[in-house]
Amino acid sequence: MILEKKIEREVARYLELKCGKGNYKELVNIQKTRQEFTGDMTLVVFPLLRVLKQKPEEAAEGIGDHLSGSMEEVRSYNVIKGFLNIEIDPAWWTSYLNRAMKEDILADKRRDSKIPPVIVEFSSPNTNKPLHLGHIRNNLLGISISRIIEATGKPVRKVNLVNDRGIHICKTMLAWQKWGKNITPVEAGVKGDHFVGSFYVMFEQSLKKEIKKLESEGCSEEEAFQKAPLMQEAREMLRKWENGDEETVKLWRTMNGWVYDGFDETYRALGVSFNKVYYESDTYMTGKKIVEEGLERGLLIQKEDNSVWADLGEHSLDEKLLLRSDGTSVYITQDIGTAVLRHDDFNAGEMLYVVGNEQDYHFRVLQIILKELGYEWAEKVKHISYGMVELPGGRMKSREGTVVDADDIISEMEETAHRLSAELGKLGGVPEEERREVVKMIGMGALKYFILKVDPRKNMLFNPEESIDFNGNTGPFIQYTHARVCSLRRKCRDAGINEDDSFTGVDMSSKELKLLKMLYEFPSVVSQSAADYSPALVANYVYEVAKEYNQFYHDHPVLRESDRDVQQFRLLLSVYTGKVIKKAMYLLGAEVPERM
RNA sequence: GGUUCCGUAGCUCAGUUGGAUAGAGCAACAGCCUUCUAAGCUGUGGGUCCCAGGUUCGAAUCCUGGCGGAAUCACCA
Repeated sequence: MILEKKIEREVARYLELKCGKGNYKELVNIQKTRQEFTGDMTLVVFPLLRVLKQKPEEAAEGIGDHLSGSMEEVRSYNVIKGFLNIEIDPAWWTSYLNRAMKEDILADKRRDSKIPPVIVEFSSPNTNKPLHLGHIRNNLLGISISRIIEATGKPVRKVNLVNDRGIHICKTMLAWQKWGKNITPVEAGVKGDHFVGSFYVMFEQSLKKEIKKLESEGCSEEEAFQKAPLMQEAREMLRKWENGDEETVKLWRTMNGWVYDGFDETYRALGVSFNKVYYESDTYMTGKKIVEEGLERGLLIQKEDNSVWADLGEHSLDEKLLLRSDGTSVYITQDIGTAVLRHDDFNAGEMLYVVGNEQDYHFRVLQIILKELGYEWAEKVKHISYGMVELPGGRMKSREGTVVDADDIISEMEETAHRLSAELGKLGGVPEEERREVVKMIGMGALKYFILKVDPRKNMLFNPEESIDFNGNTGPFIQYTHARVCSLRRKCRDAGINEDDSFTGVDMSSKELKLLKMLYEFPSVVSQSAADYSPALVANYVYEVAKEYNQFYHDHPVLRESDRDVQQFRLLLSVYTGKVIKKAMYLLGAEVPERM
């Protein structure tokens, strides 16, 4: 049982003794004691005054007396204003470290196979252009949230829903037919997704010219868009595709294949993988049936032109179109279908969608409609909404060429890592293969940490002019700290100090105690992070740990320490710090090197 | 215009269900490597927590109203 809970329970017991039965737990507020005061945990007594009917100091004294009498962990206490600062017996902390080393406290909570799995959808790319920095945020959040939830003991399934059909795909196909000269990405020496993406750009540019020309001939913008030959051809191609035209489908397969080859490479670099990949081309019809059934059951309304709508008036929202007048489905119809499909596929406990906050409204509506249609699990659908990645000039705009390409930024990070490593004279005697791996790890660590340390809900800024840092509050700083621990462990092993031994009777410095207390908090940081769907909590925590360790490292030698117990304590404290860092970074989807 | 989200140091960001004197990094300046990795450590300066009210023992945090920014409100996805 964690210590806070124990104190909480004990305080509640005290209140019952003094004031009779009641539910006091909610009034008990325990937090870390602030740096400036003596103590480890602090009870805020103000909320208790109403039941205790005492002055703050008096009440605090009473509780303090009770705690130090009834809990052997409590060594003493002091009262300042309405705050009861509780001092925990240092021996309790040191024994925690011995225990943590033996019991593998950091292992994931045991997974109960009876718990229905949490389905996390993320990535969900379109197959008409390569991934950019916004997708990177999405993918990193997806991985990290999955791992964090898994660490709390729930089974997790990662799924991807690929948008592999539609007018935008037809545009790239058409452009390639017209101007591609039958060339393949391999022949062109271009990564598949970029290759296909360039045809999308080509299409849009040519279309723009056509529209301009039509406009100069007196067409309205809308008219011009409808009449442009390229648009008409693209629509014709979509019709062919939907009718299963062999040649069209074949081209579609080929070009999507090129894109997937490209995506795979990017995914591999980012460490992204899925338990199941859905393709919209397989699922886009499933929503239609559900909507038609809903209409029959009178849950939806049909207008004179045959279009089908959901009336969300009750929720003070407008009506929402679900089927066009020609009977075809729209985006949200497909999402209704895939939600049902997914729920049935996995018997899902929760269904999380990592999708940008530009779709907040969409998911609100989706959940309401699912509820209206009678799916009692609609409550389990959760939109994990995250903010946009902005550039100094605002949003990334593909039209203005300000998109930060995912592959570019990945290779830039690796190059920077490589350059810095060389400049600092690191990895001297390390074999070439490990060296390359470490450099990659550091580049990716920098990128991942940079993105995940920001609260997901907030928009974040990326300035391409200033490259991502490798000093200070960064991934490499945390990785470096881990490498330091590893180096120390190697030296200790060579000196014959055994990590499996425990220690007794150590008089900790305040720095050592602070670090140890911080490590103790790790599991509750993870649960909080899972509850909030926020990897940023883990990221900021592990940074604090690394910083604290470096301070400890600076003036607490291990090898040169003569007291055997102190030496053993410091080594174990280091080893455990290393474990916490490694695990926390894993939860962020990042790796840590043993040397750098 | 309606709805939702955001506003904290020059810049990028923390700030756990309301708790004690609001913190980091970067940038600037000044120090520390014959001593377990200097991608490190130490120090200095830097604030109207957007503004105004309200709730209470106590507000960066909750409520109301402004101001500023973003997203969204399609028979697009």
